[in-house]
Amino acid sequence: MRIGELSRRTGVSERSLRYYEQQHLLSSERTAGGQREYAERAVDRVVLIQELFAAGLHSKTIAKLLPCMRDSDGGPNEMATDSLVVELVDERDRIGRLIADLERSREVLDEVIGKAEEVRERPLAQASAPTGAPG
Amino acid sequence: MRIGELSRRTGVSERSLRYYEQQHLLSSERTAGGQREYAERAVDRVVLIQELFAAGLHSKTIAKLLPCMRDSDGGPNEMATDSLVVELVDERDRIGRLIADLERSREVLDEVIGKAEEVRERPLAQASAPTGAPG
DNA sequence: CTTGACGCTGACACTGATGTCAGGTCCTAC
DNA sequence: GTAGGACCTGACATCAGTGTCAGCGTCAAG
Repeated sequence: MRIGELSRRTGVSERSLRYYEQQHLLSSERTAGGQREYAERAVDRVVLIQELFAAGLHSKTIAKLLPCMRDSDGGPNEMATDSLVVELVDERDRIGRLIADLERSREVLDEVIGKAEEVRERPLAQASAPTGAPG
Repeated sequence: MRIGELSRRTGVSERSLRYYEQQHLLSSERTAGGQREYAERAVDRVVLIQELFAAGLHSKTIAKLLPCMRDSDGGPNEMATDSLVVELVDERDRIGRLIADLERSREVLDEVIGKAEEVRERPLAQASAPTGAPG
């Protein structure tokens, strides 16, 4: 498929897909005229790349990580070097802390949302006048 | 306390603390000479701000959110407006999806890390020659 | 009063993925 | 062969929090 279709199927802009290629995260064949031609598996790969970006990994880290995954691009499935493993362990730990942060933040949001929706249910009364705890 | 101590106790740079004040996320008294003087509760607030930043909220959203929290700064505990609630619900959902992403990314990292550490345990053999599945 | 650590403002730089535009090429349908 | 949509490269802009520096003021200890 060409870049437009890959963009449509993944929801990732063409701009970003070209950027991924420039960063060696994604590869493509070229037609005689120089246009990119992607294999089917590019769809899964782009989704994976997006997830890793969302997790806060940088393109350089992703570029080192991808060849070490099974099924990465049909390529020879490299083994992670010692220093890469150290880096990935750091990232994993960071992600773990980040998840904990996110869960706390979600609770904060839930509290504020819940308190507001509670008021929607009884729109008459003590909303803005905290004259003692309700109930 | 003054800004240096707050920075030390929260691990947040003085630069960032001043920025938070500029964005109305954090308030301080001033000494006669113009230096910032923080109350004890500023520590908790800074930690909370950091968590919300880590969750991807922007300072403007945080600025609207904070006054709606209990114990926000001892202030009058405002109620979230409708449009704010809509925004916060969006954020909460985004955070939920982000957590799912992060968990998948963590699994990816675990797979690569695990595969490499497996090899560390038996450093002699088939590491780079995938001549059939082990075991 | 002096000294040295600490704080102040304002300005500029950076990061890194992405948006956007210009000017040109390719490809398919007619 | 031509119209028009899809694609190409390269360049510059953006966002938002943070780093960093300059030049100056504050404050507590001696």
